[in-house]
Amino acid sequence: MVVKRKSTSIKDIAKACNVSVATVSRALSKRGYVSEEKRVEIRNMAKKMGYIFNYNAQILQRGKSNTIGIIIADIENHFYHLVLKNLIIDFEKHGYKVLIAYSFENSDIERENLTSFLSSKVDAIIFTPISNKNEDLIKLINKQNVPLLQLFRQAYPYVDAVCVDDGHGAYLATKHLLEQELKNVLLLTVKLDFTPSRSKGYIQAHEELDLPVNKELICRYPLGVSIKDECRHFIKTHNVDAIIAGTNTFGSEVMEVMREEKINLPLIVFDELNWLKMLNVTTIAQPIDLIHKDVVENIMTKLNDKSYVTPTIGQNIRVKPVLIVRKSSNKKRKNSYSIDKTHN
Amino acid sequence: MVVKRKSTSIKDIAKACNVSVATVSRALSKRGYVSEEKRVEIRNMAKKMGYIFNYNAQILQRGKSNTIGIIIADIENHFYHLVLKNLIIDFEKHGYKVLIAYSFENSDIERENLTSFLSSKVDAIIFTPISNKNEDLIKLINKQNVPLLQLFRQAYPYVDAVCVDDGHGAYLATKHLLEQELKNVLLLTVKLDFTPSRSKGYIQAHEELDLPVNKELICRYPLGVSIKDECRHFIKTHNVDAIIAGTNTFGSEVMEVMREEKINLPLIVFDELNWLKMLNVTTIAQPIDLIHKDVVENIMTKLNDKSYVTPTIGQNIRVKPVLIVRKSSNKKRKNSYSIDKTHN
DNA sequence: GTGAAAGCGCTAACAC
DNA sequence: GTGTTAGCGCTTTCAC
Repeated sequence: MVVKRKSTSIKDIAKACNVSVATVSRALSKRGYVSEEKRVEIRNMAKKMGYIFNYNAQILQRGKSNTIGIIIADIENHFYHLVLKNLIIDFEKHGYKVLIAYSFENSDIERENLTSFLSSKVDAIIFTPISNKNEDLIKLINKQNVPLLQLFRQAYPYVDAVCVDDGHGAYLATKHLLEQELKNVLLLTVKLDFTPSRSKGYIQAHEELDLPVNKELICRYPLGVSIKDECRHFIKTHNVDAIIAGTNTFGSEVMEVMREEKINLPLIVFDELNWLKMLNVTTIAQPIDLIHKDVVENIMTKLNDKSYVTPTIGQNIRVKPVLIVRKSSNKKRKNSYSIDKTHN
Repeated sequence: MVVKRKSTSIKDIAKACNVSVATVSRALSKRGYVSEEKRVEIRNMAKKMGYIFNYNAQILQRGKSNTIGIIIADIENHFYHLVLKNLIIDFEKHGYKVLIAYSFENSDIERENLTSFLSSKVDAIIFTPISNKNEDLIKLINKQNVPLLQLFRQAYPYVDAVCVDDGHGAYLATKHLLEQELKNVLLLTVKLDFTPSRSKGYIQAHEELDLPVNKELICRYPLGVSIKDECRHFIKTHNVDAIIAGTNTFGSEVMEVMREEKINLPLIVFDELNWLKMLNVTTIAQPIDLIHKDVVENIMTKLNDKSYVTPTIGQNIRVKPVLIVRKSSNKKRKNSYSIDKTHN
């Protein structure tokens, strides 16, 4: 198992400098008084001996790690990493490290991640819940008063959440299509009991325009599996005028289906991503540069509250998305997701 | 700072069950013998008391963490996360956790990440080097016999590396364009002293076809900054027939430039990503489902070698990319990166 | 200013 | 099978 040379500790440095471990500790950290002379001597010796600070010992002693644990639900979702980037940068500024885990949209893995975070003594946890199956753990986290925040989804109503208002996004998208006289708008949304909001906005738009809602056109699919075949079948058997894809993954699959079947329906996709922009697709843009601010503020407030105790009801902070209209949602155009003809 | 209830330890459980801490430790881990009866009693008590295992104590005691540290150079590069996903899954199978850090293509942050990994007592480190500025740390890591591997780039020649053979990719791309009688092929490549390979393949293809190389057409740009304006200017002032974008970021920027300037040049982009496929762009595909195998094998071999000592020369494992020909590299077609005309 | 010493929670000899 | 005990490397009172 790899011959690992025992690494040098403050004890070794203490011996080499003829001082106590306490002095070395003080010299190396910023805490406590050490004469400038010794501080320099000790620091040089540490460098010379190839000293590596041992976090585990510090965390064990202090009982906290100065770390925020973040669970990303889908490693393939670029959008999550865009937000993650901002979170890392911001928490860094506040003196916190970020520990990242991936749940792969799987509750069991989420459970392991949460347990692992607790075992690592993280100071706070941010996660995108897959289900509400880990309630026992969530309650344990709350009991320990570890600040907890749900991101993008609120599976546990008594835990704070920062969510994009997808209902509003669906409303904007549906309205935009209905106003073009497109009657049969297919909504592809995610099968998550605790986020029915997309369909709400869909319905709201219909109601506002006094149009009947055909509930058959609201399709819920699970995350993490291909919907191409089901989608293909649905379009063929139903009289669909336009499509709203509730996630960019769905969007990408719909586009593939359309290309393969040589059909062209107006399309709006959730999430403003680079490739969608490039394809001239109308999107519902999540405000990437706002989300992290709410998250960081929520967590830092809890962390700085000397007497923080987990509240019994969670607040839901909603960030409003924006509809970015491009050509893909235009009724009159015929779209093709390829590049073999010029448009000049 | 958040009132955190002191969490229960094995000591508390020992007291509650009237046994010693050693017995609790044995009951909770798989190591050592405990009577079935006590094992069950202790486990139930642990659950009842909301016991959370403390990693830091274990790592401190054992001196190793069963963790592989991985540094991702660019959080926005989707390709890295595709590989990361495979790595996480594979290492998990081997019983190792993965600790992730991002260097944001910055050597100083890389240095912090490496130090942090060492402080966390990771068992091995995989990273995509930004520069060779952290040589002192790399040497320290080697001295500690912590298995180390460079991924995608080899900045330190004496450290093992798994790289995609970009030279070969550039060769394939250049050849493909030259064979279509496109003479002035612009190569946009990265400004990294330790990876001159793309230009080598570019030159090789010219030589094989007995064509002169115009070195002006090999442009090196730094990572992490927009090249749009420079690229725009270059195309306007030079007589460019076709473009090879050395990274997908460059590719995306080139496409934007072409769209904005309404010009259409044959294009080949490095990295096989979903949106490039959707845009019908010819790509140099990195073999995503092969890379991680070499990485995991390299690391696991070192980890399992009971008497592993860092070698003094590094081997460079090269994974060959493949050219996936689509419409964007076709001389005759006029391309447009939008969707406002059908192609049926 | 500096040192001695206790202890964070766990593991792993070593006894019995 | 089970208990005792000595640390792992660090921080932090509390003396001096």
